[in-house]
Amino acid sequence: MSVSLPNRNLPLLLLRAREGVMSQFRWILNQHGLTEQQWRVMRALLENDSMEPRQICETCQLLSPSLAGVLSRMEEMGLVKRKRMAADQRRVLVSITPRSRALARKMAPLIEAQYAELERALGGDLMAQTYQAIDRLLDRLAEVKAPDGVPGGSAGSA
Amino acid sequence: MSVSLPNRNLPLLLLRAREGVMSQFRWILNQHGLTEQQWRVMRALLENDSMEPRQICETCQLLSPSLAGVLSRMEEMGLVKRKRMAADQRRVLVSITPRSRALARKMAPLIEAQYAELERALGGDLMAQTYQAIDRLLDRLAEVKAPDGVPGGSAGSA
DNA sequence: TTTGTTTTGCTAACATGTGCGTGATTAAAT
DNA sequence: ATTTAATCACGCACATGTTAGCAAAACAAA
Repeated sequence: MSVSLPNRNLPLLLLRAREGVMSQFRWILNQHGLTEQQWRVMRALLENDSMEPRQICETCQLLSPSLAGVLSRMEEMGLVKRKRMAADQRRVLVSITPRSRALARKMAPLIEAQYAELERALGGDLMAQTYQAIDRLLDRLAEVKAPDGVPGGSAGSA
Repeated sequence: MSVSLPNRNLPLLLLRAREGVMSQFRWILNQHGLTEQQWRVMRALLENDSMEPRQICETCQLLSPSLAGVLSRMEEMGLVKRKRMAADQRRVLVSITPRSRALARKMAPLIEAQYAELERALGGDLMAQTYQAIDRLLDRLAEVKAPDGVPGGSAGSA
């Protein structure tokens, strides 16, 4: 009557890996009053000054309904601004605020120090091997979902 | 005024990897009326017939308050049973039901087939490399959190 | 222009994640 | 024996994940 499931639970293993790594950083975010998702959005907006919600969803691995709440709260905190685009009234442009930049400048050294600590604990080899494995994995999965030469690239619709 | 964050966002990369893999399996779970968390608990209980909540939390990467709700709903569905332990009235023993086993038997072939499909898409090399990187990562992180000679073991349980 | 379709961001409903705290129970200290 | 601390599962409040669905805006075809 036993059920045969010989394969290891890969999603669970990846979840554990992420949680293990994330737990090294979470205290920094909490200390500055940010959630993981808010930090993800902030970090994305630090690269591209302003983005559309759809872009943020793909980049930050958030679903549209989740992002709506995240952005509302971040707007209340003065971390982002939202304004409708003139050309297309449906679309919205989310932009980062000076307040976000100031907060990020305070956090950046802590984040970088924690990455250094992580690399010290794991070793450079394992660090590189991990990044490489993930990159290849994501590449392959993107190819599977977009078999042809679709210019969409690696758009992983969550 | 730009903020310097040269390191790549490792937790986010791991999250994308997990989502990419999980999306290959989610439809199977949903088709059988299960959530990801319920399936994780079920799969854990398929290995160990009965477990305590704390064990399940660690194994399935769930927080205690989340598990409380998950178990309540699973108990209503007749997928698990909960009973207080006689020796220690604080503790609870969660056990799997025949109904769960029957459901798992129906799902197992689909899950296994999907793993085969995944390996076909990624290739055996990348599959092995990924498992190895995750295993080493988890080992290292476990050592960091338990500096002593705690027999933490090496493998991620199924 | 009108009709029908697609796109976009959003809300609603429910399940889970997260931090904080509580009641019940047990173990340890005095 | 009484007090004190530690443990356990769970409740609460809020934020997010997930699915389904919606209204407005833009677009396409008739």
